[in-house]
Amino acid sequence: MARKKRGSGDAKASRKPVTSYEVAEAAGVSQSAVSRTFSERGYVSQETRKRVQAAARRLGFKPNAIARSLITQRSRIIAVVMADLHYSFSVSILHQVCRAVRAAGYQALLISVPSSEEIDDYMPDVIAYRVDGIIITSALLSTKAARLCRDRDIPVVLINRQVTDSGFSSVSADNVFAGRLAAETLAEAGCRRLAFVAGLRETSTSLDREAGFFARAAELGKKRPLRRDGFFTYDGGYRAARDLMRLKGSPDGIFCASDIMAMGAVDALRYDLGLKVGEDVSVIGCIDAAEAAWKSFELTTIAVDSAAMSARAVDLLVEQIDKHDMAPRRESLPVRLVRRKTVRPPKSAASGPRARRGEPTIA
Amino acid sequence: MARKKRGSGDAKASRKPVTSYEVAEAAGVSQSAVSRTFSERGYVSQETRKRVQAAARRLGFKPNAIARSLITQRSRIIAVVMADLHYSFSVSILHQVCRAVRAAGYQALLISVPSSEEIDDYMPDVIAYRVDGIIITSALLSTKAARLCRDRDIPVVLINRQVTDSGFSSVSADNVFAGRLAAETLAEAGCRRLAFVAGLRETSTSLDREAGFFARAAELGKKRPLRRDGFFTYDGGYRAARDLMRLKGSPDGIFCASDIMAMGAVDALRYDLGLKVGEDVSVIGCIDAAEAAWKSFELTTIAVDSAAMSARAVDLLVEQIDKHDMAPRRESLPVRLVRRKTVRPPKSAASGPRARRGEPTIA
DNA sequence: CGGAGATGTGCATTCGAATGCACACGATCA
DNA sequence: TGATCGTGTGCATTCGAATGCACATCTCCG
Repeated sequence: MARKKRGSGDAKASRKPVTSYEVAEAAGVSQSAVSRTFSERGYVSQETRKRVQAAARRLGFKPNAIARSLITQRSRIIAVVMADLHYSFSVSILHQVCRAVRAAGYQALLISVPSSEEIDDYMPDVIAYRVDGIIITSALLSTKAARLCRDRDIPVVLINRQVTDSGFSSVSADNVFAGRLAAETLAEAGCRRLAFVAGLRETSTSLDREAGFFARAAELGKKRPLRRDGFFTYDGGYRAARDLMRLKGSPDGIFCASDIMAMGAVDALRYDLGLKVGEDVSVIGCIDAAEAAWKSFELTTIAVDSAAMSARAVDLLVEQIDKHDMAPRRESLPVRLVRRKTVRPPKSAASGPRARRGEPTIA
Repeated sequence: MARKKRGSGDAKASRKPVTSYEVAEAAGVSQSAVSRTFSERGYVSQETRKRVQAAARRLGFKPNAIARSLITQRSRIIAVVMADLHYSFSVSILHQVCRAVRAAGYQALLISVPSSEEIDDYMPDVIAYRVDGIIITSALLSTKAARLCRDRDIPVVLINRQVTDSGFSSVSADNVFAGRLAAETLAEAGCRRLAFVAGLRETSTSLDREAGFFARAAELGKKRPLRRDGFFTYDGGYRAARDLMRLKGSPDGIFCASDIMAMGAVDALRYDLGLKVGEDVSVIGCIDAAEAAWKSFELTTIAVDSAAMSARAVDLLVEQIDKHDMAPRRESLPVRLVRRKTVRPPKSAASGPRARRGEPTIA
């Protein structure tokens, strides 16, 4: 009836995980030696290490990360906070962040925040698990949550978002330049009247793209572009485009702050209004999501490198976790124009090499 | 120079998190009382509880989940394993799983597995953090990993995947019925020659849809449908459709095992082959992803309820975590046809109420 | 030869919350 | 009156790995 010392008899049926003490006993050393073997700190002789590793393998031992966290005061967990935007671009970011986090020796705790809500309600979880750092993508950091992080000294890096007041690091695309590039591209295509479809009002992503777009438009001598909100959704983009075209002095060049909205806009223009996108009206998106390349759209867009952004964000975060007193940095990554079919080629090249093959335009 | 007792002087600048002992001292009670107040077990008088809560609030105390895990032997963490498919449907599932996990009082540790890799390399992480359970979506569970989970007694629930040998629980759409429904819908639309575009060979999702489709096609007296692999990608679907149409005896009704492939197929048919989808050829997808409703596609599809699937999967998992000796269950959720524009309306209703308004067909 | 330094080992303590146990108090009932 | 039960509290221990310290060795060099 007496509970036999675990690990002796039935090798497989061990219910509870093996501990370092059991490995120590099996290897004929102290628990410290086992710990040193796995944590790779302190001195362990080759001989001992071998014995410990053999015993560990035999028993199926994996150090308990929870116990380790308790004593080291590092959970090696990074909270990844993401709004519940169901776009392929957001998954893309997510997977890449996740991979970078793992590569840096951490785990990703995913916090999904409804896009309508603020992050505040989710902070207790983050704090309870004593995460070593937080990556925030496509979600809002309230000032209250920001103060919490600062008080508790939890490093934060924002992806493609900035909080004006806070001294947090961020990694973004060069959104201002993206806007400038869009304005320039549309102007070169001969567009006379420009329009901007914004995402969500509070996001720096949308705001910066707008600022760049408006500034460059002005520099190029264009009238102040028209403007509609598109809420970063397909439907929002659809409606925005339809509304814009109903104005007197409707635009012939539309820059959307995201590809999804641009696709909505393209569909409104071609199916609702019967216009030829890339001829009657030019549309340019931003991000270069996977869908932008689909034959149905062949969307001209300003490409953002999600992999680079994710990797850089995790790098920055880990650096801040390591040296705690680092000054926050704001980095921005280059963007580039991807020419496809929704913007007329530049006038100068109208009969040049660019207009060669008679590929079908989107109708 | 002596380190002053923390928490007395500067309230805000506390670097290290507050512990239950500090709260106990501040409230003039023992650490046990603090623990009982927060774990909501054992006896605590109203009076004490109030005092503890007040002190906790004052000091900004949150119980350390890591320390708690160590003693309770429950991490309250669920690993969510997902292949890196960058589709809106996968985010959708992910967010919903995440929400359900949180609602059940757990946290989600996200494990992103490249779709080409097996889960094996990621098991050590899962084991190290002593997760209480695993949810696997759109990823493969190798037999080795399966054995690991069984040995360590870690409950697993698969979403939309099944591992034939393993005794693990799973929650899927009724994929066989989805296939049957697709066959029926195409037959009713008057299609003579059917074809199936599969996803990935190893996935039960694709296999079951295929089985149902072929079975029902046979019952309806159709010739054995043609078949191509589409790898669950847009490009795969595009190529599959193009290839299928080049065959002698090309199909006029195509069922794709996912919407993304169906969209690829639609684009190949209309742009590459110049066919009218919904007239010359009918296409039906599966899942009802957000993009399926876009004007550019208006894809007829078999809808799968991702929210229900996610919620059910988490329910099942939590149940298994609570009572450990539960028999594995395999559940399947109903699917339903969403008629849009890529399948001709049933012949019987050709001049009936369904063919009313002259809305544009996809060209 | 003797001391400095590098290397290797184990003991005992630590991290922070949970909990079994002993104990104290008050109410209830025989 | 005293036995019993329901509450409420604190002490001491526990979870599992990391680590400071004391204590070996062993090597090297003056």
